[in-house]
Amino acid sequence: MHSGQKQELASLTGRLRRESRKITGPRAAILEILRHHPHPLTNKEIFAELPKGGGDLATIYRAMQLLEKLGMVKRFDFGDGTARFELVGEGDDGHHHHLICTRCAGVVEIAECFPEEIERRIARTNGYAGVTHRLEFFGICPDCQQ
Amino acid sequence: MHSGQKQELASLTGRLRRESRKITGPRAAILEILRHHPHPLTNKEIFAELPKGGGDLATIYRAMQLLEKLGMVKRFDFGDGTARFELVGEGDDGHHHHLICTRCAGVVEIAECFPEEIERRIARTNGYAGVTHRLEFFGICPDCQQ
DNA sequence: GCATCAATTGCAAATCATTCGCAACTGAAT
DNA sequence: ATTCAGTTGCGAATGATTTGCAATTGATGC
Ligand SMILES: [Mn+2]
Ligand SMILES: [Mn+2]
Ligand SMILES: [Zn+2]
Ligand SMILES: [Zn+2]
Repeated sequence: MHSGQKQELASLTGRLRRESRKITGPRAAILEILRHHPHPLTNKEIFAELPKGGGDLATIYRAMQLLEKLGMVKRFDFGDGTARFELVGEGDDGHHHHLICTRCAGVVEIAECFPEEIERRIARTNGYAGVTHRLEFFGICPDCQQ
Repeated sequence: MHSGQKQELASLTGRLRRESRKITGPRAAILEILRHHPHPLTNKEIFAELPKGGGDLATIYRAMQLLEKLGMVKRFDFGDGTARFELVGEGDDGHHHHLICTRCAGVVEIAECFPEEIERRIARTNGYAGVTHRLEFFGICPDCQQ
């Protein structure tokens, strides 16, 4: 999550229960992993963190699809052809951005967002409704600058 | 291109020649197609516009890779897992953004950019060098709003 | 606890975009 | 016309993601 404090596992499983979804071993393990990671994770990374025999990669793909549909995780696209997911706080929509090192792939959470008034102007000028944006920053992190 | 006026084919082929690259049938056809399209095209779309027998899909992939390396096209990512390419004017770096309709996939070229001073602050705050951004807007176009 | 059943999983096969190997081909320069 | 590095076509790999399906398992109610 972006906001800082980790979510209670109970709050997470509660959200699943409310949708008459089962709290299965793989799902609990996935949520536990996400809860402990501050930056977006790929499905493969989640898979690697899973205890051996803790689940199949396809199960993770299906779990992330479900969690995204329920608004419990947010999908991010760093432009490398691999989806990444981050836990979203209850009530939050998870919208935020990242600064990614193009050398080491290090990630920094960014609080800034695209200015609302400019986005509103873009929407109005073109007659578009429900406008949002996808935005990520790229650069070289301090360590990689030598 | 974003700036408006179409590029001369001669200017494009000249850039290839300077790099001791051949002006082949497929490449000329691809450049011609890109020259006549104001918005980013997928390789498959370019392929479809090619005269029958005018080239192989793999050739287009290779051509776009080359053109991108030479800075003649800019790659865009609309988040649907398919790369899109747009011709870049000489001397231009092609950096700009789009507003995409999530219903009909219609595209509008956007002149606005993420405010420089905020980006500089983000870079400085985190000690990152050479920071840029990838930004696209999404919404529902006038037609798709019913 | 135990039966019941829809939801879920594991595994393999299928999809899709993109890349690659390689022999045949062709611009461009001589 | 000759020559050869750069290109192409085609099919086979790759890598991420999805899907079919039979076997498994939470959650609910006895
Ligand atoms: Mn984040
Ligand atoms: Mn454009
Ligand atoms: Zn934002
Ligand atoms: Zn910009």
